[in-house]
Amino acid sequence: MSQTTPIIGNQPIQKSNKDLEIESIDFFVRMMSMLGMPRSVGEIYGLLYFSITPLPMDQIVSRLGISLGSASQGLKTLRSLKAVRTSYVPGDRRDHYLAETEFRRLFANFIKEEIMPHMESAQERIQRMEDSLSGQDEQADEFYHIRIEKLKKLTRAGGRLLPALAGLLKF
Amino acid sequence: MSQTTPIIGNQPIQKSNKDLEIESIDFFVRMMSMLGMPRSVGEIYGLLYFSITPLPMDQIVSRLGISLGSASQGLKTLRSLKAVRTSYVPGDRRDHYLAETEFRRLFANFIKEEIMPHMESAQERIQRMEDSLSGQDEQADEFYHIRIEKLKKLTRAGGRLLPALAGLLKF
DNA sequence: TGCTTATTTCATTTTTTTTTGAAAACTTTG
DNA sequence: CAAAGTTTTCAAAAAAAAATGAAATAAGCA
Repeated sequence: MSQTTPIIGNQPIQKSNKDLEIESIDFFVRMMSMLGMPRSVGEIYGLLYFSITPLPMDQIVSRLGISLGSASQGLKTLRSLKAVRTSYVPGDRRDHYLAETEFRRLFANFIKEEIMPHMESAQERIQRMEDSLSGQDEQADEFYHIRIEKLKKLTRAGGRLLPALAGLLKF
Repeated sequence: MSQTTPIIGNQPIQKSNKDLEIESIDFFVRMMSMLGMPRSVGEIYGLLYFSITPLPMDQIVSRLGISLGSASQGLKTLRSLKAVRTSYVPGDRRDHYLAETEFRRLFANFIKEEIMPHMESAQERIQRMEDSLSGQDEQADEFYHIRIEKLKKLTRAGGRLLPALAGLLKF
């Protein structure tokens, strides 16, 4: 009757400092939401970040109290960001997930996958702006031209600086 | 009967390269939404960015086809980001708005106002994580400790790098 | 191959965010 | 100081984003 150590599923004893876990989830939910990621993605990463053992999806579901669909979708997102990876656990056919904790790499990847594509389409849009200058009013075109140049400099600077940024992160 | 040049409201002829304007609005709607700003904020800034003359709110409303409420709210946001400012127009009691186009300053401000506060509360949360270490299991605490250190390095790096970032933008 | 378990997909529901519009609150000026 | 014009606020509506859960699919095992 006395169950002093929590046993979840059929896993061995799961050492989980509950307070730490809650703080972690809170931390990453906020951080991820700054990056435009949904709550569930932050929750999952926050849980895995302080998990000593890799967790299968159904444990993520039951511990966080989210739906299977959310978990599957969230893990897919995290996989695509290379923020989690699966690890093989002998004798268990479920995938087990592990947080990738090298933030430098994570940021580099995030910038490459999520930001740079936007930069590229921004360049194209600026090009279209230039094409649309009427050439009928010199004064106005001068003004527009200066504004367009500013945008070019902005995107150029962004395109160079952002990829360099991850490298600067010495941690 | 023939009105060859568009007259909007009671303003003098408004030179507006429509295509340019549309591209601009498109551009800034996307850029702003990357930064988590609502559509209307991007629209307003995009309109003002290529406007030769400062625009009063009711023109912003009619040109963009958004509501007064949205415009007022959006301009408030842009003002707080220092992305627009008002300019005095003699003989007109409406406020006229002008886009602030020095992106370096805009980013510096954005980082200071929108990002840094999160960094600070992150530090506090990390402190709470340390406090919550049980001290009952050395092995586990060692693991947790390493993870916590990584978070500290992350927030420290962010706290230093982000403010420096705006300075790096040489444009 | 067939059975069982695990995972993904996706239409529907729920929640959150944004916009609207009309009333309230200011502000200028005649 | 009242009347007209301007801006803000905020409850309600609309739109967008995220979560759910059940059906479909896939994958491991006997």
